[in-house]
Amino acid sequence: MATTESVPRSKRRASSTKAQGRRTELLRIAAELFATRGYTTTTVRDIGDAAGILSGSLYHHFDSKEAMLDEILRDFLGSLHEAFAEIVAAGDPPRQALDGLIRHSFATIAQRPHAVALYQNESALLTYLPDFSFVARTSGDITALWLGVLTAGVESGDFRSDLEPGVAYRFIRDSVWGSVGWFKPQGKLTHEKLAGQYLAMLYGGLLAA
Amino acid sequence: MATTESVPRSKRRASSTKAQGRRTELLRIAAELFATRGYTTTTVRDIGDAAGILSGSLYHHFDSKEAMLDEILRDFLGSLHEAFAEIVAAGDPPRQALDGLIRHSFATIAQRPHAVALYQNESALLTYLPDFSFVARTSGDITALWLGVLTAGVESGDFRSDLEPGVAYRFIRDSVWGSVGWFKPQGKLTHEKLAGQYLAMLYGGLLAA
Amino acid sequence: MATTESVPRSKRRASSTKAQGRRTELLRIAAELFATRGYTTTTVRDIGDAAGILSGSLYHHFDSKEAMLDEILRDFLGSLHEAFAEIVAAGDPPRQALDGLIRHSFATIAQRPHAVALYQNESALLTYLPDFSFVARTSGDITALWLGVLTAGVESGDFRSDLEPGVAYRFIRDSVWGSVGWFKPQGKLTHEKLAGQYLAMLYGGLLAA
Amino acid sequence: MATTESVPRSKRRASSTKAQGRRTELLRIAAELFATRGYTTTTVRDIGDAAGILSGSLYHHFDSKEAMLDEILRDFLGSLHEAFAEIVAAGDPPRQALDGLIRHSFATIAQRPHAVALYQNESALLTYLPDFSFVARTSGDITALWLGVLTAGVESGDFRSDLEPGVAYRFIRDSVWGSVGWFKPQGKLTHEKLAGQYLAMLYGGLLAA
DNA sequence: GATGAATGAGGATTCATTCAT
DNA sequence: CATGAATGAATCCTCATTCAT
Repeated sequence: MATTESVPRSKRRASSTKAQGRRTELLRIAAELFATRGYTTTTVRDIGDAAGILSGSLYHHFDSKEAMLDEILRDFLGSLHEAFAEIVAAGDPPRQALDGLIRHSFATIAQRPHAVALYQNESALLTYLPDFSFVARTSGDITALWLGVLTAGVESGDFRSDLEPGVAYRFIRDSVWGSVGWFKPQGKLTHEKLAGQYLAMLYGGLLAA
Repeated sequence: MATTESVPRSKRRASSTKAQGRRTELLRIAAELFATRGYTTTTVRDIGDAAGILSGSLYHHFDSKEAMLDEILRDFLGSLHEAFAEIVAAGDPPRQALDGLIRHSFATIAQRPHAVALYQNESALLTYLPDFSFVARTSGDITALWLGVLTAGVESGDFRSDLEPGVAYRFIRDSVWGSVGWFKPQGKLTHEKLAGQYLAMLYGGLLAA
Repeated sequence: MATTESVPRSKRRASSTKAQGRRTELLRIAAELFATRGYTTTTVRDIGDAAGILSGSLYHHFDSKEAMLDEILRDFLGSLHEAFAEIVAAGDPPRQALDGLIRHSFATIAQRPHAVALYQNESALLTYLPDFSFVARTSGDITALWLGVLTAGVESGDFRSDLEPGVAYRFIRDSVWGSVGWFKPQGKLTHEKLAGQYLAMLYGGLLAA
Repeated sequence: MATTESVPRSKRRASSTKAQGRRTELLRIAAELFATRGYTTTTVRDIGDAAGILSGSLYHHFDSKEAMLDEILRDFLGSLHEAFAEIVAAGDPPRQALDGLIRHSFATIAQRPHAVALYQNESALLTYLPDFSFVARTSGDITALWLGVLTAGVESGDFRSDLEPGVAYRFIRDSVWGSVGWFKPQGKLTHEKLAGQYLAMLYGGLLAA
């Protein structure tokens, strides 16, 4: 079940902060394009154009277009899993833990919207690419963390006992992460406020008391 | 706001029911492939292979690959909008109307999963294709129907007054339609039961009473 | 030691003499270019230009440039091995059998110079391509046939007893097949006459009696 | 007919023996790669990798990849021609002279196998590169030397009178130089012994007395 | 002398689409 | 209706080469 296997960083140069900055910048550009236009639809030329270099020059930094996607997703899922694991490891009571997971999800949506959207939109593609099995694996690890909290909450009596944790997890997950498709952090609705509204709906339901 | 403008159905022969059946069959195959592998990733040859004909022969039935996507989405969104409009037009009280909208959504997911998944996955692409502006338009029409019900429910005192209808709508929509990504109707969990569970969570929330 | 394993003829249509003719013609053109300019140096566009079609259209007939090389070599080596095997199977005395092998070699050089040259020139490349292991295999089979004749000739007393068959085989092979680099069948020196001269030198040596 | 025209050695610094040693080492590496993988297939990056530097750094030593090939071949063919000319200039009787030419050929194969293989394998390419006309020229000079010996030997009665010198030359050349493709000097078969075996076959023929 | 980022030309391949048969 | 050969544009990628540091 281990998720953090080591990356075959064939091209990654050891140090040079400048070079690392360039790589990061290129990945940022690629992630934005992948998220908005779709991975397949985005051409390496699009990425090169957006970065101000020729498409062929991208291959000085990355082995392939797919390698860029790999690195983006691996980084994103890795840090997401890590953060969730820390929240769960804190050992807070279930409801507080779920609070933390959800609030962190909204913070992630606000801070890394492109990676989130990319991860959501390209699931069909990712299933077909054998090199991306780590995505399904880390997703499974994350699911396990959430399920643990939900199950504990049902057992502790915090959450309704008629709740099927698997269905509840998907219910929460889809509603929360789905907001990446429409939530724009620039408005007066901050991600903290949005998290608050969602928690209210999730915990209390839609009906008037 | 009208959505049902007429399609330039250059190729659609009014005649021969057999031909119509062939078209429908081809669209069914295409929709499945589009939904499973993604529209861009699916080649016209994939469709031909799955249908047992050569890719070029598809052009006897459709003008282009895009025309197939157009027809699939137009048909799907059209009937979805129509069904929602009928439910709302019945004039039931807000909660009962919302019940109907949600139950019909789950029924649609069960009956036409490929079209639903296609519609959800290709939103990034659809935004970039000018010929698919009808998608955004019909989506808007549907949103308006749901918002009407939600607003009426808040005003009638059925739904919590601290609910921002726009946020609530997206919350419901994303959680409900997101289930297309994991719900498999063949199991013992029927779509009616699933709808029941979701309605319970949506209305009553996750917390124990 | 079997050499005639079946080809994965994924693209090869069953029949249609016309289509087969087109394929053969394209392979003939490709073989000539590969032999004269080298496989790597020859571009698929060169082949397309020589055939009067666009380079992309070649992929209607063949999976890849490499698949063309594969088919050319497989066909060439297959029929060469077959012919050699028949000659040996006739059961003639060693010297007569060697005569037959050498004469057939010169006939092959005259009739299929491009395939012969290709086979000789691209040995370095072929060693590095794992898909072309059949080349080494069939070459080994052919070597075994020749060695059998040479060994039998030494044992029968026809050939010099101080002959190391392995060295003698390579001596004959390199001298005979090397002629593909300079022999032009159009002159008055026919391949039959050339074979005669080579047999005289091989059997009798260069020195005056 | 002169072959030893001076090279435009734009980059060759007269100075520093160390630098010369580095150049020689790089050319040795390049020759090995060119011979093993083929000139076109070998990338400038391959050479850099094998030398432990970046590909771009090679351009401090050589003007281009082609310049490396040029220098390797020019050096090889120049010294080969020179050695052959000395042997012929000694004025020994024809058979002794031919002995010397052949023995020196095997010594060259043993000592500089990569240059020999390179020269043999890339003949197709070399014909197409105008900058490499010196190769054909020096080859012609060498051919002339050998033909002189063979003709003299026929006239002196040492060699068979029914021998066509042009055909005999190619026969000897192809058999002798062809051995570079399989002869490995590390075994117990030294190049001197191999030369002995070949001379026996060439002079006496394959048949038992 | 070497690095590393970039160029620019070209190469194999894919794929939606057309059309004569 | 379907075939199969072909188009033409676009795509990912490679590689010799340059140059500022």
